[in-house]
Amino acid sequence: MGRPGLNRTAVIAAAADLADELGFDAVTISVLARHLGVRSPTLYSHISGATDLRTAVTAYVLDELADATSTAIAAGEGRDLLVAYADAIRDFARRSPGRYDATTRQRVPPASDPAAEIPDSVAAAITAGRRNADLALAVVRSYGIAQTDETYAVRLMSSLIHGYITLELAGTFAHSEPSSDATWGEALDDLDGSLTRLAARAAAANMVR
Amino acid sequence: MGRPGLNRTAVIAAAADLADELGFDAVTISVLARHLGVRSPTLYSHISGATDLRTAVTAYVLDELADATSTAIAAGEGRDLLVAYADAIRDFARRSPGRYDATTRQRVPPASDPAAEIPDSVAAAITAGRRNADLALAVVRSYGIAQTDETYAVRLMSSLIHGYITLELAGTFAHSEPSSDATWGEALDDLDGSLTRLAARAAAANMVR
DNA sequence: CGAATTGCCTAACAGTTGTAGGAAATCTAG
DNA sequence: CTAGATTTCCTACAACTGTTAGGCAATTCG
Repeated sequence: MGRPGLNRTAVIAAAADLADELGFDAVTISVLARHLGVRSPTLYSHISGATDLRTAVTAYVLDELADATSTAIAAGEGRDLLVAYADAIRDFARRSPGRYDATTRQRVPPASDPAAEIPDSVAAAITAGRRNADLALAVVRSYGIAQTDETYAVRLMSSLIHGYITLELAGTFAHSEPSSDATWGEALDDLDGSLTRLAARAAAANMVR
Repeated sequence: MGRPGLNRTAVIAAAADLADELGFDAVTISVLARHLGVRSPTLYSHISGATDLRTAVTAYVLDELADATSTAIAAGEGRDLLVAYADAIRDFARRSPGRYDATTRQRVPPASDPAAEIPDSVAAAITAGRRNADLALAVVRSYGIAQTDETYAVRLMSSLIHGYITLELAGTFAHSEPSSDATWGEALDDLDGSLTRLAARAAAANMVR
């Protein structure tokens, strides 16, 4: 089976680590090659270029994130589930800012030509993205929200969590009181309130029926 | 006063336009120079390098954004003000995605050495950032929220608005019903509810006093 | 008109991306 | 154990980006 050495997964994992260390943008082919003790053309045996590398890192990291959240939310429902889910994402982002950055720097493929080839890394990112979306949906469903409101609930929850974490990570909350931890808890309380009200709406509609 | 031609502002404005056209990351010195019909070393008369260019674009765009929101919220208070403010930001982001990207790609200067020189562009970005923060605070204050809760309210509002716009711009909401416009309106309703409840808390506290 | 000012240029170098082709290391079949 | 296939990694090279240095030319002001 040929000579052993690097493989695609090892390269991508190293790139993810490097992103946490230096920032996602600083992960270039040549920096990564130096870091792996290898010449840069070598990496082209494992990845097809810089774009492919970045997309592959995004997919890899989205899977790690889904692993983290799905572990955290294994038990519980409603408020407990929401807090566990949101905390898992926030912890992930603070422990691995470069990885978290990678999850955000992805645009949806621009409605490509039907015949266009979809690279493996893009397909993997789409799949991993859907996995995360399904987890968010599971959190919302545990509140018992009506199907009509599910999409809205997911968007509300995701927007708030992602927005808060992004701003926190950018340092926006570092220069004023109260602590970011305190307002994070409050924000989750408010979000829990909104989701609970949506669920109540669903229950009321059921009564009428 | 010498020969007329480009000046720093013109270069930065062109870079902002280019960001909307090609994406913020695609705005490189050489691309910008070509776009301006000039050789790349020429730009070094106006900017001090690629980092300076990006930071300057961020500052420039943060000022444009503050102009847009402050115009929109000139009149009104409470819910009307919130909607006008949030819509102004969202419209800005959708009309100028590259510019909006520029506002987010900025990290706070890493607690630099007290003696470290602060480049003009960084100082400008900080000032413009504060201008936007003050506008957000004005929206919150119009609800009559207690001073203790102001910071939390600003963080909640900013997180939701920024998070929603970021995800929408990334195309996350493009593949499911209902329309993003519909859920945006709902999200602002919920946010208005949260801010209103915070204001009620302030009013109650006043009664007790 | 002369001089100062300023804008833009060419030349050149370092670093990065990406391609092409070859040499060495390892695994597997006989 | 040997031969072949496979795969890794390398050197060499071309194109492009960022950046510095130094010089020519256009414009404005006295």
